[in-house]
Amino acid sequence: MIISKTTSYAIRILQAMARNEKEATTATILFRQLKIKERYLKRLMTTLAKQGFIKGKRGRSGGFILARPANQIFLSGVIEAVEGLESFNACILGVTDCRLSPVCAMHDVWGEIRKTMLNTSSSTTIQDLAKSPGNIQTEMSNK
Amino acid sequence: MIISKTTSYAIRILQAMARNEKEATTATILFRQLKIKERYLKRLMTTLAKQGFIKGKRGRSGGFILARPANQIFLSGVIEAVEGLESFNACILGVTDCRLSPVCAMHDVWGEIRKTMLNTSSSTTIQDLAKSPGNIQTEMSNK
DNA sequence: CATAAATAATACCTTCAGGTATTAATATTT
DNA sequence: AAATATTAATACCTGAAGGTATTATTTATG
Ligand code: FES
Ligand code: FES
Repeated sequence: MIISKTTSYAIRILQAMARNEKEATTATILFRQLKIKERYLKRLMTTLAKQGFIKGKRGRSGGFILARPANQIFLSGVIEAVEGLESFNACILGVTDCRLSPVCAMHDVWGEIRKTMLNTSSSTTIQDLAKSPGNIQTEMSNK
Repeated sequence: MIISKTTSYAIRILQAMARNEKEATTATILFRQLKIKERYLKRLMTTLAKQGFIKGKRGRSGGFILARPANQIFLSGVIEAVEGLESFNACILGVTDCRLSPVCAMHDVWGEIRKTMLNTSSSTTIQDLAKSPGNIQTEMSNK
């Protein structure tokens, strides 16, 4: 995958929460919707809370709610918080920052791809995803 | 990284070999040129031999030579042999084959990116890379 | 207050890509 | 034939991402 499995989970979680913004939800409810391993999902929720994307409230009738409006959460922000943006700067042949040393035949086309990914992820918000139809419940592989 | 470190190594090895096609080379010489951990490089050479990209000859004055002309080795082939092409079919949100279920706001732009990567890698040969200037000797990170 | 239902924190386990070590097989040179 | 230089095969080690288990903390409600 281009982004890590965990980042993908994070985005899917936020997307689901954005679908009924304002309404708090629980990890268990999200688990039922998203089919992400429950324990791992819970741990990831904590991470997202620490990173300031959501707010957790403990205790009976507790749950999670978006900390910011969904249209202010950009994909690039989520990716950066969970795994960093390094992938987007790496050359397809492994040059750490190929802008400084364009040494492969993929460089031009690759530069375009990279630019597109960066532009898209920093202009697409969680709300955009939430508005798009369909629910992602598929099991995923790591490839 | 988009492709795995190992795949990237493989492409770099083949590129180096293509620069003096017809001339056999040894793992040690390639190690000096590419700065890939020697033992790992040797093991990878064996893999590439098994996959039919290069031919190894044992014994004193042995070495490796390309099994096919460099202009007949496509990047897509190398990627497929070393790590598979799954990444190119995966949705950015982890849907295994998003052509069947386009469920995210990235779908359109992501489809374009994927198409470009696939087209480019299956029309670019090792010879194309070999002709491009510069040598890749950078240490790489995995991100 | 006691209980239940939720998040929070922490430590541990598992898997796999990447990397290392060792030994075997093969071919050339002397 | 012995020594040497190479690839081939195999098994093992390591670190990080993904996943699991356990316990602590907080809050609402009977
Ligand atoms: S040097 Fe390879 S993509 Fe830039
Ligand atoms: S469904 Fe996400 S890119 Fe196709």
